[in-house]
Amino acid sequence: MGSVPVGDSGFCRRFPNGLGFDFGSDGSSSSMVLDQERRAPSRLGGKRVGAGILDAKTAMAMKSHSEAERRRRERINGHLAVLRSMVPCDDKMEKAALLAQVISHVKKLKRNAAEINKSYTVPSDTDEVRVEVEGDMTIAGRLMVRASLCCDDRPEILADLRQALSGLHLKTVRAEISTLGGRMKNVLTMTSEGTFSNVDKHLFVASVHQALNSILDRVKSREDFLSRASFSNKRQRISPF
Amino acid sequence: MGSVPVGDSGFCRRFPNGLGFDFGSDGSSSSMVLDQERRAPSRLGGKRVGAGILDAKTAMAMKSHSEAERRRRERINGHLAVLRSMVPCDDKMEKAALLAQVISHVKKLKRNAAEINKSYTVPSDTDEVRVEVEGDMTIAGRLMVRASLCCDDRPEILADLRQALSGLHLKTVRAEISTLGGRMKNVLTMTSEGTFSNVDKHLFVASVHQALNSILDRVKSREDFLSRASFSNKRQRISPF
DNA sequence: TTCTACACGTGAAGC
DNA sequence: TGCTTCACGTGTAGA
Repeated sequence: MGSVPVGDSGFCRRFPNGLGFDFGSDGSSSSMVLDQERRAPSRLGGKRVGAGILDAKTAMAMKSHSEAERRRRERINGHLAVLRSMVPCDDKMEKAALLAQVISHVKKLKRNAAEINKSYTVPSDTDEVRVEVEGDMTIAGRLMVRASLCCDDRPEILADLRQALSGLHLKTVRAEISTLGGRMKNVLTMTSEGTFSNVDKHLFVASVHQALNSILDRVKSREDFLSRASFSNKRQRISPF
Repeated sequence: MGSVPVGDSGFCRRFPNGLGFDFGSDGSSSSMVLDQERRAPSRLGGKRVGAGILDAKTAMAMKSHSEAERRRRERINGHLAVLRSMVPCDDKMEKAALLAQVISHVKKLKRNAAEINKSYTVPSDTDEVRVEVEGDMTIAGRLMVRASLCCDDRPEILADLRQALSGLHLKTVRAEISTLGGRMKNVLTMTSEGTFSNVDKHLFVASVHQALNSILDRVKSREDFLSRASFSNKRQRISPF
């Protein structure tokens, strides 16, 4: 991959004196270039002069042009080299494949970030129960479920959750509890102990949903009770911490 | 940005008949090309034939060559277009700047992922207490602290934590609890209620560290006690869920 | 005008 | 051998 500059291409085709750009000393050295130009006239504007002498100024312009282009290439390839070191890929991977790899890597990172953020949410002001199956497929015959409950912060909710979920044969792999300003959000990641068919899956999700909703209802009614009895401020913060 | 192909460059310099590649019908149409070739002989090997007729096979090879190169460019630019739509950038941003933007974007995503993973860790098999100040600076005069405790899973640890931290005037903004295979990991994000100088900060971190370590010690000694008394398996899972 | 960024066709090199 | 990749210098359009 890659080739070192070895002469013949580009300038050396057009300026075959092999010396680069020492125009101005001897105009005759570019007579062949002139002949070539006569056959296929350049449209670069004023590149030719009447007697067949290539304009020195134009030559310098072309030199700086090609050098600018070289710098541009180095800039782009430099960035590509950095990307090559940042994504998991072979050192000899070609440019297009490298870019494809970068694309898939960025997509993966974004997917992970979105996945994490789903459970990282700070409790909101609206009560909410959400239950979803983790991934589209059951992994190793087991069901992975993420359930979240957002409601007013009550210390007894942990026990309520435990009780509500106890009949569902779930193993809690991960629990996340956020409290803020008298609100709380619980996010539970759980696996089933048995295997599920697709039909069972939906029934199961529904039953988890119902279990969490019953807790939410209890929190609401208790809140109403407390509110009616004027026992405490609705927004009082009661956190386990 | 960009220019449409308009003739004069490349093939049309070498094959200025303006008709593309209908060689074979009339060899004389490429006599000028031959002259050009004589001045700067190609090294592509076998491109010339004795009488000055450009080999038709070579012409086809060059045609397929330039077309392959065009396809390659389209592939690369296609990937660049995808990246342009994935990172926050102007539509008219040049290639090098786009790649620079991609680099910084990937770095940002990786940094976020690493930051999240610090607290997302699944409980490990080694006991650990970690306390660190969130960010280098105190925000709005307050101290944000992240403390984590990884140890054997005991249901009473939540109460222990609450008690241990009660004297430190901390408000728990976020609590995360993971249990797996009889181990548990607590990650607490807390803010101080007062303001801190740099010196106080370190003292404060040390006291949080000490508080968590005392809990860890208690878990360990209780474990030893249970172990000595043969009450239960050391790895028995006792989870609040 | 000059300066840039782009697409192009090309020679070389690797397989 | 033919096919692919890369770097190169160049023509052209826009600022």
